[in-house]
Amino acid sequence: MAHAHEASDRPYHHGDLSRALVQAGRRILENEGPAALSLRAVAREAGVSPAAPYHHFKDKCDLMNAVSTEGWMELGAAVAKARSQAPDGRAAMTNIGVAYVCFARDNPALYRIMYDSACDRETMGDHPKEADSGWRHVREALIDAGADPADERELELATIGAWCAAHG
Amino acid sequence: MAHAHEASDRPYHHGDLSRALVQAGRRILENEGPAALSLRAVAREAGVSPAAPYHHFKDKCDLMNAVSTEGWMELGAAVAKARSQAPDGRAAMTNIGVAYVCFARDNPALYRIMYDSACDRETMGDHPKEADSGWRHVREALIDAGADPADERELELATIGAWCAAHG
DNA sequence: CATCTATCTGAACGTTGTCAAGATAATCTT
DNA sequence: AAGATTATCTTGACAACGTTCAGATAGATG
Repeated sequence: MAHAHEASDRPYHHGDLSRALVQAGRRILENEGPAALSLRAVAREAGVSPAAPYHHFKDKCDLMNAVSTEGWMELGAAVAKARSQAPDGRAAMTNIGVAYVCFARDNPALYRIMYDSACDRETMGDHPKEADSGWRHVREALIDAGADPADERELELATIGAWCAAHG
Repeated sequence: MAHAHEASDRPYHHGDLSRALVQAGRRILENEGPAALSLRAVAREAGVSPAAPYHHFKDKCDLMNAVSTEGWMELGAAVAKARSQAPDGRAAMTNIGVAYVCFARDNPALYRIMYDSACDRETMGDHPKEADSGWRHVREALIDAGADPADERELELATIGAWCAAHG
């Protein structure tokens, strides 16, 4: 039977939770800030029991990483779009920097989570080889945008400029 | 009575707690990592009840800020020392960068706390005007080291270099 | 001395992350 | 088709956390 999982229906089996949980996480992040982002709050917001997420994520950290990853995807998309809207390489680079800082400005809570999970992933040795680290992800996007390895200086300048603007 | 610790005067009831708490915090930070740094753990390590810290610090956040501040002091001292050991301005700047990255490498847990409390202080509006933000603190040290405002590029390059090296 | 005030303890409340057992639904097997 | 299997969700519990509050204790002050 084509199970109609409307919002009004609350069947025992939620359509696909992992997605809903990440969305709930982002909703909480936007409305109540990073401090309110707890496993239980996410489950509450998604309308499931506090133990439900454990069938889709190993840890609280795992959930946060999922939220974080979505953030990096969107940042990557924004960066790619910014790059595509500039003619030459130089202009693309500054455009990318602007896109980066705009993203961090518009989604401060998300950005904080992104940064935190990247930090935790390297401070602890738990997920050793995931290795996207987000930062490098965007960095590669920058390089892909037309920055030579020789352009490292400008590249880092753009990145740090964005970071400084976002963090004070 | 049990813990006759270091040769220190005990001007008050059970000694000088606020100091002991910060030291305990750093001990935990070094031995068990940032995740283990809880208010209760600090109190436990200092040999007092879980409620004792509240007579010296308003919050958990307040305690963390104290630990963090000590970290910034030491970073500042390391930076100052590195500066004093270099002859001209250019050499001082690179020296400072090295000192910075060394500090972050040698005390990763402390550095994490330092960064976190700086972040929280600006993300939330709670302590709005403390405004040292740590980052700028060191930045001013860099500027004080001999960097003109015109040298901003090099300055930021050094800082971001240190940051990148510390964070991946 | 009595008193006051700062400091510490003990117990409690609400919340969090996490796990073990049982209920329920979708899927696979025959 | 029905029965067995697997994936999903709930209930209930546990320890640990941050925080508060009513008392205990000791140094300072009159």
